Amino acid sequence: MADRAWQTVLEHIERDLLEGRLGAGDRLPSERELAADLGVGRSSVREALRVLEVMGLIRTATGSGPSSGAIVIVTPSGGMSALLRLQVAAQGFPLADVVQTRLVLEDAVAASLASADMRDTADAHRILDAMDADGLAAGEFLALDAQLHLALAESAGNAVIVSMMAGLRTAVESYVLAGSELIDDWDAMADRLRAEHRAIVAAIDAGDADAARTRIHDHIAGYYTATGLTPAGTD
Amino acid sequence: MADRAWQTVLEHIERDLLEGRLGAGDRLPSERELAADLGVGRSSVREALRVLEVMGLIRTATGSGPSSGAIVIVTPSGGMSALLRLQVAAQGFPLADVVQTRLVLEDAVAASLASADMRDTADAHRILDAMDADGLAAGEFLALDAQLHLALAESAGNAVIVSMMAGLRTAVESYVLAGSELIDDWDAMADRLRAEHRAIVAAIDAGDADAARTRIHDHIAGYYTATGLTPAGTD
DNA sequence: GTTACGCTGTGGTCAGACCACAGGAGGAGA
DNA sequence: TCTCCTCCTGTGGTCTGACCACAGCGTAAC
Repeated sequence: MADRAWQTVLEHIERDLLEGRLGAGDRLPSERELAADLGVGRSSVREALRVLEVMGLIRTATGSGPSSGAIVIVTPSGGMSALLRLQVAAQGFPLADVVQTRLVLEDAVAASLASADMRDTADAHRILDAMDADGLAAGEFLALDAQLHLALAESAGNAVIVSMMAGLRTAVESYVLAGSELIDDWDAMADRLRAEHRAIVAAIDAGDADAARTRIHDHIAGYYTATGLTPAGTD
Repeated sequence: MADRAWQTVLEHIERDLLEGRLGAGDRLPSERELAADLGVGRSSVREALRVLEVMGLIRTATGSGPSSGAIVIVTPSGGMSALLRLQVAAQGFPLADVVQTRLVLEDAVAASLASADMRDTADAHRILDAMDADGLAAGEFLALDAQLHLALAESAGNAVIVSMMAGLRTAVESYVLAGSELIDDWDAMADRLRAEHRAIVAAIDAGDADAARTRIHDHIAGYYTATGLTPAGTD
């Protein structure tokens, strides 16, 4: 009886996922049915489902019909974001480590994208153009910035890296926003960031992995240093 | 009232963490007290606590006294492992992406460790010696292997990367173990891995970042290819 | 002084009761 | 026959109350 009741439920569902009895789009049995099948109370079932929901594995909906109930989805970024955000809040993850990890992942994305046989930077170019709009507030600009980096990661095609980057970004979001307010001349910074973005994407399009890696590294490190989020010299 | 009751609880605790009212080692109020304070039912409080527990932010204990109740801890690896394992099970994370991400992180760890001013590879050497023991089963050997890689990551000092590597490792653990049984001559493979490990640590000790990066990359990629876990050519 | 008992508060669990909601079935009307 | 409306059903969301096992602490008995 080492297992607590909710763990029984979690393991049962995990096994179903692992062995293919459950997959994306499938509906889980109702909470009452699961409880009866597994011999636990409904509240224990709910605790397990809550965990799965926060981890981005299911979504729940009230009502009846095919789209109600608990349905298996796969949105890893949500769970990763929640996890990283909470750990940063609890100071299990120092901010500097988060930033450094982001650097590692971004470097790898840029390099792998630049040296890939096929690459599609159409999304990136679209976002680049959107960032040229006048009168963008810092928050809007930074949101587009996040989209750009995420779009590049998605082009690289690694789902794990995409969610990790999304999660890392979410975890430091409030700090980044706060940092942007410390910048004296935001318009000048925005222009600088725009130019750096263009240079990065150009290096990727040209297939120059080393340049892409260096440029994105300096781009991110430069911004964090400018906002004082990290002491100089991480990595 | 978009918030569901358990989200209210989660946000309340997250805010307490963020603003320093809660920190590692502190005790949360009892479930009944939290429920009364926030005006929700105890079951909703429990759902929120369950999430925090799985994410590695709290541990709970029955009984009375100072060590009972819900206590803030910080064990990010546990939560990361659970998240990655579940996502892999649900096929949100292709195995190849997990492996490739591990490569990216290990490369960065090796390079940063080799170029660090101070580095302590004593733990790594201890594990290396332990791996020389005769008659190790594949499972035991691989457990030590995991410890070695984790020890290196810890020496590099980035908590985020440590948990991510631990999580990635956990997520593919069963596959790695299954893969080891497909190897014809396990003893020969173990010898090869031992030699590669020694070479990696030697490069790190020598401060040769490029060599360390290359060697660890080939080491991991080679093993995964040998066990057929990934098609050749990732990264 | 030492030991043993019981009280208290904790999480863990279950059962039952509502509620709001969404969809489908079936009847009433055109 | 077709359309619209109503009611019923099953879903998750929540709360309440009730137990249980457990660990600590005070207190009474020795």
